[in-house]
Formats: sequence, C-alpha cells, structure tokens
Amino acid sequence: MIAQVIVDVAAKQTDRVFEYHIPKELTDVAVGSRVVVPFGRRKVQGFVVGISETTSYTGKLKDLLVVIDELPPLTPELIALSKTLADKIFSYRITILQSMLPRVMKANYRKILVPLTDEIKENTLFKGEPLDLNEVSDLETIVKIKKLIKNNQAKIEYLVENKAKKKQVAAYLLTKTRTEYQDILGGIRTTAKNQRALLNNIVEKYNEYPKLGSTIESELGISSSTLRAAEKKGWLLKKEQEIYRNPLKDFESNASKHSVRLNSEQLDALNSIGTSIKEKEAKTFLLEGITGSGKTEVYLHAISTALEQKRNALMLVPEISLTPQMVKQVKERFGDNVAVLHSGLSEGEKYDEWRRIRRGESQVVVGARSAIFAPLKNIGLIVIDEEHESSYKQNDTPRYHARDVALLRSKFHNCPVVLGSATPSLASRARAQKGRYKLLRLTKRANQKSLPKVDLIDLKTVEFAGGQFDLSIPLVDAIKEKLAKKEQVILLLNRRGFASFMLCRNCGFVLRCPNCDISLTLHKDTGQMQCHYCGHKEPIPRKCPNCQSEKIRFLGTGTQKVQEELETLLPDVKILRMDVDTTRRKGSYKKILDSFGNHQADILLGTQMIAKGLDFPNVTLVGVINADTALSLPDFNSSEKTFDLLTQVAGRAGRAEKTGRVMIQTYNPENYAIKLAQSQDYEGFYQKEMQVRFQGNYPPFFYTTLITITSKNEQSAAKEAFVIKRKLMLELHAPTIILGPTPSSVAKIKNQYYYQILVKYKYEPKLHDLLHQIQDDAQLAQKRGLNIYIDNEPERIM
DNA sequence: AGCACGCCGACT
DNA sequence: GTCGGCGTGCTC
Repeated sequence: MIAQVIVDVAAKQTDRVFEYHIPKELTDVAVGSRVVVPFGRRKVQGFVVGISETTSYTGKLKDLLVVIDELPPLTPELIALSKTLADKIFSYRITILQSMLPRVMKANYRKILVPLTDEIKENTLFKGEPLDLNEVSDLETIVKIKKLIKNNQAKIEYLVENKAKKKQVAAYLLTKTRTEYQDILGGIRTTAKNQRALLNNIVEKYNEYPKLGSTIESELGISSSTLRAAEKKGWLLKKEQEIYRNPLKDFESNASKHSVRLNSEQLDALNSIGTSIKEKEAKTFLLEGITGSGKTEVYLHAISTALEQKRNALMLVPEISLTPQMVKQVKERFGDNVAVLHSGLSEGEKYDEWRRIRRGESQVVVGARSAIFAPLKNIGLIVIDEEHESSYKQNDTPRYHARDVALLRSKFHNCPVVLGSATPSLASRARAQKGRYKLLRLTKRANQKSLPKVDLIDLKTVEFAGGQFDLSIPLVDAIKEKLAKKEQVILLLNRRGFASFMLCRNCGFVLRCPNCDISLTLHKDTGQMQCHYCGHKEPIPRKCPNCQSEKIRFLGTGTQKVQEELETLLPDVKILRMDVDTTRRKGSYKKILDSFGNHQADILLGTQMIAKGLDFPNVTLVGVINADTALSLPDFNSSEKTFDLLTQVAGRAGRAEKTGRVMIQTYNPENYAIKLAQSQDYEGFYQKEMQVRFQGNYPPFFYTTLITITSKNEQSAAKEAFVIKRKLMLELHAPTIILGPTPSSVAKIKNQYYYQILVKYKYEPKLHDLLHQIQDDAQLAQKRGLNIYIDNEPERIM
C-alpha cells in the first residue's frame, strides 16, 4: 500500500504530494494520519492525504517511518478542505494543515551528533550525551565534528520531536482486600499518625479507590511522602493517568433545561433555521438583529435543535467577545458537551479541548476564528456571531476568512450556516439582498426596552471640563449624575497609551520610531515612548531631539491620559482601564470584567475590546470620547467600521430594566456614519454606504485582491511592484482596475518597506492563475530579499 | 526549506 | 593540492 503525503516543508517545490510505501507494521495509517517520513537526508513530519494500491512514481519508494497519533488528527473532510482552501487563498497546503491543529502538534526538528565508538563517547564534545548541532556555531567545533564524521567515529541523526504533552496525574490503586488492610492497620504503631489515617480511609472508603493522589492528600491532610511510603510497602499501586486540563473549571456546569421564551420574530427565525437543520440544507442565513434583540437565544435554541437531530454544532464568536460571560451562557445550557477554543487557554489546554472534540466527546464547540477547523464530525449547524468582525479574517498567512471556511464545511455536512450581527458586513447584507443568503430580521428588543437615547456632542463648539480638550462638560455631568445614582459607566477611547505623538511646537518635529514609519506613543505607566508596531522603546524626551527646544507637546489623547483626567475631575471614583496594556497577562481580562461586574469600580474605560458582547445590567451610560479616530483612517471601509463600533458600544447601555444613555463626542456630527449610528439605523446606513461603495468602485460591487511587496530596500520593493503591475496589465482586461503600486499607509514596519497593488475586478477568470504564477515567482524574489503577499478580499487596503 | 553537489578562487 | 565561497537542483 502507498501513502500520499504532504510534507512539512513550506515551499513552492514541495507543495505537492510525495508517495511512500506503507510497511506491514504500520497498518493503522489512514487518511488524516500524522506521520514521520524520510525526506532527502532528513526526517520530516507529514500528513497522509490519500492511500492507494499503485503508484506512477518510477523511482524507489521509501517507507513511512512512524505514525504519530493513535487516532488520525485530521478527518478526510479536513484533508479535502485543506486542498480547496490552499488554492483559494494562495497558501501552501502544509500551512493550512498545520493551522488546523493546535500549535503543540507542530513538529520540532533537531539535528544531533551521535558518537559511534566507545572511546569517542568520552570525548569532551559529548560528555556522554549526543551533541545538539543546533547549538554549535563556533568554527573550531565544526571542524572537529567534520573530522569525526569523516573518520566514521560519529554520525548525524535527524530527529522529529513532538511538543504535545498529555497531562498526567498519579492515581493510586488498591492491591489488597479490605480485611488485609484491616490487619495491616492493627499491626502498625499508634504514633504513625499519617499512615494510620491513610489506612483508615482505605478501610472505610474501600470502594472510592482508585483515587487521585492529590485528592487523598487534601482529604486526609497528608503529604506525598506518606503515599510514597505506602507505595513502597506495597499497600498501594501508583498509576499515571492521563487527564484533560479543564479550562472551564471556573464555571459551574449545571446544564439547566430552563430557557427563555422567544418572541414571535425570534421564533420565526428559529423555525427557518430549524427546518434547514432537519432538511439538511446547506443554506446560509443572515440574522440581522438590533442589539438586545436576543440573537444569542436564537443561536442557543438552534443549537438545541441540531442536538435533538443527533447532530453537532459549531459556534464562532470574535476573540474579543469570547468573554467568560458568553462561555458561561453556553456552558450553562449545554453542560459538559461544550468544548471551548480560544487564545485565553494555554497551549496545553487548547490541545486537550481539541482532543475531546476529535474523540467525539463534545457536541458543541465554541471558539474564535481558528475553531472553524475543529475536527467536529456530523455538523448540523454552524453559527458565526458578529459576522462583520474583521477578526474572522486572519491577518497573516494563511489568510483565510472563517466565513468562507464555514460555507465550505456547510456544503460538506449539508447543514445551515447562521451569520448573526446587529451590523452585518456590507458584503453579507448585499448577498442577502440578492437572495444568496436568507435574511432574517429581529427588529424588536427581546426585553421590550426601547433603545438607549443617543446624543452627539459637537467637539467644535462644546466646552470642556478640567482644562483639557478631551472630556466635555455635558459628558462629565452625565457621568456624575449616573454615579450619584450608584449606576455604572462605560467609556470608549480607541487609542491606548497616554499620548499618541510628541510634537515640537518650535520646529514641528514629530518623534518617530527608528524602525517603522509611525510616531511613538507616550506610555506614562512605563515612562517610555513606545512603538505600537514593533515594540521599540525609548526614554521620554524633555527637549526636542531635533532643535533642543523645550516647547514640546504630547498630543493625541490615549486611555492612560483620560484615566488621569477622570481621576482629577472625579477624585473618589474608582476607574478600571482595559486595553492591551492592562490585559496582557493571562486571566487579567476576566479579572477586570469580574470586578466591574461586581461593582468594585464605577467606570470602565477601554479601547474597542470593551465594545463587544459585554452585558452589565447596571451600566446606564456609555460615552464615546472620540468617534473620529476610526473614521479618519483612509480606508474604504472606515465608515462601516465606525458605524459598527458606535452601534456596538451603544448597545452596552441599558441592558436591563434601567434605560440607557449614550453620548458620542465627535468633530464630525454631520457625518452620515455617525448620524446613522446615533439613530441606530443599520438599514439606512446600508443603503447610504452601498451608494458610496458603488461610486468608489469598492466591495461589494467589486472583488478585491491586495498584493503587498516588502523589502528592506525601498527601491527594490517599488521596482518589483512595478514589474508585477506590468504583468497584471498585460493579462487583465479593461473593466478591471489596478491601483498602485503605492507605499502602504504605514510605509515602513520593522525596517521593511511596504508597497502594494490593489486589483479590483468583477469578472477576471485569468486572475487566479496569474496570482498563482506571481506567488511562484515570489520564491525567487525572496532570494533578493523581497517578500510578496497575496491577500484575497483584504479587510484593510491602506 | 534544507541539504548536497559542483565549480571556482585563495592559502598552508 | 584542499578548503570554503555560493549558485543550482532535488526531495517520494
């Protein structure tokens, strides 16, 4: 038998199947198996993508060396999916296969030098151990090693190592009958207190054994040394047992059958979805529901329907709203059937959750983008919550969009996909218009509450509080009023740090990052100027580095500065700040939200991570400190992003009985995105924005592909970009628009210059092959220090 | 990718 | 004569 293998070498020439003979001992190889194969002189990891009787290869086939896992980690579905997807997004197939698995399953490669004779073993190079060649860099040793190899005294071995560790715990089994233990107990000294406690426990609770070592220790207050002694005496037998790390241990898993009653709109939506589940239709629904309309309830009911049909369900949520609150909700409804996959878990925890899914031990999977590859079988429903979120598109290779993958999987499983949002992406909403998706609308708030009242504050005319130009008097008054009633406030400012740039008022100098084309942000907590792209740090200047003037100002207010201003204006108020800087540590995210939820703080001040999914009943005021930050970005979808953000954050106010209020500070109160966000009129925004996109020849009227060329040398990046453009111009025809090459809006990041070309097209059958060609050429260009990236349907084209 | 092979200039 | 620089080509 012959196995078709994709090897773990991400390169153009190796991005194809290599065939291997399956030796008799390895009978458990299947499509989806992870294997180790000889490849040239090396050994590499690979994935079996096919098995056949014959081969057309004329050379001598090598044998498969190892099958790594008992259960093939990938299903035939995922193997097939990897091929379709790799082609679609111009990625190597192995890159896709790797990203379908938890990171710990990526192989580690090592090269070691093994001594071949006993006397050489004593050589100072080895010290009894094989020598790790990755750690050898000095010339002298290299010469020595070459000599040894030449004289046949040592040889190089290639190792493929597995990082994945299964968590083991010690369990103790009993070895004797109850009466035998009674006899032992009678025979030991009364002073051996701990041993007596243990034996007493065994006699009394004989049937509870085997027990975990940690359980015995904590129950009886004895230490591991007592257990070790008992094991030595043969009373107990220690056995290492594999357990799953439990990332959900903080949540009670009392699967309660209770569920909220749905209103008629929700029921209609649920019926449509339910019918599709039962009829096994690969249909896509767009569930457009205003904030608070109870989309989540519809999802949960639909998941129940799938489970009743003995089928499984996959639900994606944006990383940022994969809050403990959300997990809790799902967990309470479906109990231990739920597996969760997101970046808050350790690598080990992710691996364990993933294995539970693979073994078919969970029926519901909730996770962020990459969970779309969960090895769930028999999928009856796929839900994508907040479908407009740009985080569903991966920003680096492989640049897949979870929505596209969902649609592919839905076809395979014949199951519906539900895309839900209060502010659907224009692309999805337009598809619903055309009838490619079925539009389901929820127009009423589930709790009958009216939408919060939204006020715009014109920063051009308003007066400010406290001498700074960040917090207007009306906003501060409203905050005071709410806090006086013991209610809570959420404030959004989409910019972290203290001030986003340093400006010299004498010479106009702006302090920039030496590695990137961007200004440095002042961080007061660390007392440094930081680059938000490459992490470069330097001290805060006291004088202008250019003209030595002391008239320097720090402008562009960030969250740290607003926190300071609030603390001055409202001295007794407790403020929590939530941004990348305060949530870097594992668990700090949950901690901040918990403490705000318990009303240990009055104001939650944060960047856009606070805009999504949070549900705090006591929050009655949401303030947006500057609505213009996202709007000023020169991108085709900046209006959409602004509208989304404002609508989402407005939805955080007045979730329970109390009516909410929203105040948006802006310099552009006449802007349509801001005005329509004020009235929370998604349909109105959709109509207006479609006109704008139509006039600008932007998506969804055109398909787009972005080609980015980077190099440490600006000229060569630009030159290569023009070469590529010429190639495109020759092959593509008139209605297609080719923009650029232009430098990216941040023209330099980490000392790499970025040039880009944007292709906008309606119908261009040649483009796909052409882009594959460009990608193939990219490998040659790489030797000249050039990197070429192709991004199908980019989220950002600046 | 990573490794070997092969061809050319420099040095004990 | 041989060591090591890099361009070229292959991996079942």
